[in-house]
Amino acid sequence: MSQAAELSCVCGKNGHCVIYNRAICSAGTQEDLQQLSRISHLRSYPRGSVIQAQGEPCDIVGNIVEGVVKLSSTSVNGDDHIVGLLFPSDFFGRLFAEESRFSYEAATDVTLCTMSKPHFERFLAEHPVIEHEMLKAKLDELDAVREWAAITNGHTTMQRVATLLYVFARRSQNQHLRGCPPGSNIVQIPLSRRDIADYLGTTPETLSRNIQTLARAKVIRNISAKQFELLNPAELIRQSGETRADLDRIATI
Amino acid sequence: MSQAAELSCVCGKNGHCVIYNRAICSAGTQEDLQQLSRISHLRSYPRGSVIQAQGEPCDIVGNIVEGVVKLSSTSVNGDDHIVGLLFPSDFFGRLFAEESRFSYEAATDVTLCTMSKPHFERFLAEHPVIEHEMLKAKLDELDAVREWAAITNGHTTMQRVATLLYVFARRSQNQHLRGCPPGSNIVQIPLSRRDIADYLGTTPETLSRNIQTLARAKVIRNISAKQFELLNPAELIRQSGETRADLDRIATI
DNA sequence: CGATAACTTGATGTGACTCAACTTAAGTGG
DNA sequence: CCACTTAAGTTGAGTCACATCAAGTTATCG
Repeated sequence: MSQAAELSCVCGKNGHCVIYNRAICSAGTQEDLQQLSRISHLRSYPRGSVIQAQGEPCDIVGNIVEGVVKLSSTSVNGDDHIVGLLFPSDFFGRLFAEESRFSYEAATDVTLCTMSKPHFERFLAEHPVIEHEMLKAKLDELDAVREWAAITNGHTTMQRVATLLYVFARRSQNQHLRGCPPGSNIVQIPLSRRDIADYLGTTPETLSRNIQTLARAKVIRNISAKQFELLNPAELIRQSGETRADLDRIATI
Repeated sequence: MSQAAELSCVCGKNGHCVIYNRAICSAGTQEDLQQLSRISHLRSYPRGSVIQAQGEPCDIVGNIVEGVVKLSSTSVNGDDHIVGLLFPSDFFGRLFAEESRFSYEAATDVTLCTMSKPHFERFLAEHPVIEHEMLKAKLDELDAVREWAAITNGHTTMQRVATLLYVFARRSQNQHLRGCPPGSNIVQIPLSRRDIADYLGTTPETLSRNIQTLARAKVIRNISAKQFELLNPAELIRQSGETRADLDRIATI
């Protein structure tokens, strides 16, 4: 929060905004977007910083431009669980509520397109078409969260690890992430072991064991701690316990 | 589906509709509601019937009037996980999508206020105020699903069982469910052990053991398989691993 | 290059799943 | 209305995946 650099946002149909074609903004007219760009600002947060603390009044909302934001819930006993990960073009923040039930934290260095919540709420009230897009996006998100809940609940740790690896691989193939030539089977997982473990509902130790087991079985290859090569995608799918179709659907949500 | 009886819906500000003050309809004007009542029908489904199958085209949406509907995902290996429970006044159905990712099944005998999905979608497009209420409701639902995901993931089975019992008790206290004098600590859980287990992400056997352990410790008393008395709510809260405030918040979502 | 954090590997205990038998409740038809 | 059948729930014994605690190894950063 303290370290946040502030620039004026470059959104708009002129194509400057890097996430324009994927974010909800895309439903608006040229004029709507100009209005949006007046109330939005680009902000950078270093890895580990808290964008919005759990239970605190929430004043800002917006879209992720670059990096990964984790949405987590910390319980009384201190251990926290990651209930969602937000990627570029995803919307963050809790609209129409006094405070956020979850904390938003920068899992990597992130750049956000931020807006004041009251401003954006007023904008939505005046632009039902965009509010409609927001509703559709939230319905998709609801499906995705439930789907992920079903996965983390009924499956073994190895199945969850395999699912995560495959889904991240598919996503980076689709989105041509930096440093990943399309077609290659290189996966970037820009999260710490602890974050991945919290997301999968396990511990760093168990996670590490599973990753190493996959590596020993030549299913994946550890390039670095956060970078893997998929040597045997078919086996990874088998290990996930899901059908290929299901995995691909999850990857596109 | 086959057994569904059909009546005309009694919604409207005349107060006939039993869930009127809690369902999204309440945001509409008298005229809006008359329009809604023209496109809606009361329908009854016997326990166990499938209202909407997973992956099938979804044509109907609406509100639960009476009973409990389970929202579940069945995986390839056959075991299914309940990702949500819907109670009276809750909205069911998947708007703005060709097919539903989950199945809607009657966990008890249910009565639904149903509408054709295309009709209701058209209605929403013409009534931004109601669509706005729908968005707010879905944002709350999203928080609730994530909250529940955090609970089922980081906690022991006993903690989940205690949480469920306490939350259901609070809900029935709030809603004056049939047969529950307000102030009494009687809980109705209108679900089979299997359904509860699927919802909590465990097995009927483990669930049963935990219930019996709580009964032996005089924390609860088994009146029947689906009816309990809370003898020691404070201990139940302790067993849940949550704070009282958190539990109460969950109960009101 | 030293200090600190992140990750991996090992040993051990246990919560919960599985398989199986038993008990109770709920239907069903004579 | 009661024997009969079938489903639902409970209890028991055995096993295993995973968490925990602890030590070692590899990154990361000032």
